Formats: sequence, C-alpha cells, structure tokens
Amino acid sequence: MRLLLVEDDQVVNAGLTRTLSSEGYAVESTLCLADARPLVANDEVDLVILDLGLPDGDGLSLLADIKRRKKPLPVLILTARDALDDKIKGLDLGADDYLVKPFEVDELLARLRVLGRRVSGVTSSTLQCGSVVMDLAAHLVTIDGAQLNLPRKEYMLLKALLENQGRVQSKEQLEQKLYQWGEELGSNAIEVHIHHLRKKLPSNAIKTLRGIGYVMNKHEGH
Amino acid sequence: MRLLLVEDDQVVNAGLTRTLSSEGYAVESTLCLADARPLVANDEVDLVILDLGLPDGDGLSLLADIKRRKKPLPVLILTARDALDDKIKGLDLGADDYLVKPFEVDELLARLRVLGRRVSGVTSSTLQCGSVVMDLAAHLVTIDGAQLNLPRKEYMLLKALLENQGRVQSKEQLEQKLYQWGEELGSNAIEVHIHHLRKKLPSNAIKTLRGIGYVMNKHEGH
DNA sequence: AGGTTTCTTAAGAATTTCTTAAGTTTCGGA
DNA sequence: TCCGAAACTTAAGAAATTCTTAAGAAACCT
Repeated sequence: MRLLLVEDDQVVNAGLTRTLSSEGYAVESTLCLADARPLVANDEVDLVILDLGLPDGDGLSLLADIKRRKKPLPVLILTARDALDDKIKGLDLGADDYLVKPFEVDELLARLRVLGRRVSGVTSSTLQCGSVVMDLAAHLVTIDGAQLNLPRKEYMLLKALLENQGRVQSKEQLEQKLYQWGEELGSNAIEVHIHHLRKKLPSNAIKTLRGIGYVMNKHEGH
Repeated sequence: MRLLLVEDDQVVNAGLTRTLSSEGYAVESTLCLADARPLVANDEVDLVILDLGLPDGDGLSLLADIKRRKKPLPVLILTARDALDDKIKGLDLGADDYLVKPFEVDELLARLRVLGRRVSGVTSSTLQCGSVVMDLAAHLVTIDGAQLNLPRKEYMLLKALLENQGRVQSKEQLEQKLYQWGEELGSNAIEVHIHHLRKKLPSNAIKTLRGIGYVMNKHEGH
C-alpha cells in the first residue's frame, strides 16, 4: 500500500514516516502541498494522510482536487483540536476520515487499516451490462467487441449507470456524479447526454422511469 | 436512510433521536443490545450507531455479528474518552467509524453523511407484502420477481401502504403523504390511484374498510 | 489562431401522468 | 327491501416530464 504523508512539522513527519514504514507501508512524505500535488496527479499513491495546517496553502484545496479525480483515493485528515469547522468541511468535501492532534499512533494505524480494507476491496476493472463492456483501466467501452468512442460526460454517465445496474438514479443524483459540487446546471444537460448515449447503445439499454430517473437493468438481453 | 441508535443513556438517546429524525433519518432507537439484535437480523436498518458501554453485554459482540453478515451494514461506534483499547478493537473488528464522547452533534452529522454516501448505492432496503416487493433504493417494485412500472404517485401510495401494513390509513392520511402542504385536492384522486394500483397488484392486496380507509395486510398469501 | 470536438442551453414536440367529474356499483343501516 | 353514503370505474382534458433538435459557447488539439 503506497501512502502519502503531507505534514509540515518536520519532527512529526519524520516520526510518522518511520513508524508507518515499519508497519509495511510504502511512505512518500512531503512537507508542503506543492510537493504533494504531482504525486497525487500522477497516481503514485493509494492513500493520503493530509495535515490541514500547511504553510503553502489550504490543505482542503488538495482534498478537493483529489475528490475531483475519477479514481477514488482515500484521504485521512489531521487537524488541530480546535478546528472543528475545518473538520466538518473536510468530511463534507469527501475526506474519508480524520484524526485530531495530538493523537495516539495506535489509533492512526487502526484507522489506516480500515481505509486500506476499503481500498483493496473495490478493485474491479470492468463493468458490464449485456453486450456493453466498460474497461475502467483502459477507459474504453466496447459493444459486442466493437469499440465505442464516448466523450467524457457520456462516459461518466454510462459509468454511473453501469455501477448501479438495477438501481434507478434520479437526474439530480446523476448530476452530482458528473459535475463538481457547486457547479450549477441550469438545464437539461443530463437528458441530452442520455439521448446521445442511447443513440450509441443497444435500444432499451437505458430505461426511463418518468418522474423518477434512469436505470440500466442487469439481466437485459439487449 | 434507516438508522439504528443503540444507546443506554435515556437522555442522550432521546436527544439524539430527535436530532437525527429532524435531519431526515428514519431512526429506530433501542436502549440495549437485546432490542437491537432483531432489528439488525431482520435487515431493518441501513446504518448503526452503537454505544459500547451497554448494560446487557459487550457492544463489540453485536459489531462482530454485523460484520459476519453478507450484506454490508456500516457501524459508527460511540465510546468513552478513556477506552482507547475498545476503539482500536472496534475499528479492527470492522467498525466504519467511531466518535469519542462527549462529541459535537455537528460532527456526528458530518460523519453520518460520509457513511451515508458510502452506503447509498450499495445497500438496498426493501418493503415486502406477500409477493410484492418494493426496493426503496432502486425505486423499483417487483411482484413474483416481475418488474412493475409504477408512476410516481402510485409508487408513493404503495409505499405508504407497505410502510403501514396492518394499519388502516384514511384517505386524508394518505393524501398528506402524497401531496405537499397547501396543495388542495378537490377530488377523488386517491380513489383513482388505488384503483390503478389494484389493477397491477394481486387481487385483494389492498383492502377497503368502508368509511375508514385502506390497508395492506401482512400475512396475506396473495 | 484555426479547426474540431464536446458541452450547455433553449424551445417545441411527444409522451406520460394526474386530476377532475360524472355515472355506476356496492355496502350497511333503517 | 329500500335508501343514502361511500367507493369504484371510466374517460377526457390539464399538467408535468422527457425527447429531440439545433445553435452557440467552451474546451481541446494541433
């Protein structure tokens, strides 16, 4: 498990790095956000421990960046005891866990084990529904073997549908998955993307439930 | 989201129940493990808040039971500040999060939102009456496995009936569940919707009690 | 910068769902 | 048994939602 530690206090940083390494984690540690960003961007870690009190910027912005990525990357936040607001903001921004300083090392290790379990359990590289196959790693969709070229939003929409086969998702739910929080969508973009997707997929692959939402069904023999 | 609160302190229990309800959770609260177990066993909740200092046994045993199930059920543990060992044991046993008492209510709510995000999309809670099964997460109704397409109002009506099996509800009560406050209903809309529902459900699934209201009965072998 | 692809917005058409209302049937008490 | 109230049935118009199309904006790639 590759672990990124972002912590500006040199003493704490060094100590944690040693502890975590001896626990079997491959630790990359940085003292500031600037150093951390490329590691996240290049997909070089599986889990992030992020201190919020950093010298060169707000740690929450890195968190936001991470949560905007396609691939999930669990983040555990470290905060000072009195920064409750930050904690709540952090959790709502998508942090998977946090710890208040000062903390017990054993507790940190326990929480990391929890996050680690969550990471390793979710690795499936393809999604399928009938003849439609989505290869997440390759970012490709094929239908009866024929390759399909999907623009980003259509890809994301199809992915959301494939990840929830048999479950109806409202337009609002789908919007949340295609757009960053805070982006206002003033129109019928989802409907339009659904329309475009349908023209490329087998007929009836995507069903509409009026007033409720859209579904792809598991055992549909397109 | 149906939430089970297991907390033996009556004051805390009552306070949390009220807060959580007003946040939109459907809260079942129990004061001891004995009451909690059947709710878990019967799959009646989506998320558990578990206090570890209970009178009738070790809360960790319930946690172990839960984690032995096939279907995932997130658990948030509450502990006293000095019980660090318990916390670590709890996390390693599979608890998804914990909180140290005393805690800020806002913090609990933030953590619940995190767990809720994780759950939604994985959990499917259902209501059932004979061969009629309603999957709340998927927003789908099946009858002997066959999928039924219900318009919104019919779905809402059926849901209200299924949530109150064995309990007669007047037309006025049902109206309140289908319509916003202030919407005036000048006519027999409920009767019409009942009629349409009946055409799609097994005969006698919905009973009329003249002058009183409508019911679906639990042990009806449609 | 120019051209291409993708995204968003908008507006009218098509469709489904909802409500209303009127006539018919059923139920229970006189 | 007869009567009145309640519930059922049906159909049609109203309302709401989704589909389709197209055009301009934005992002992307030489």
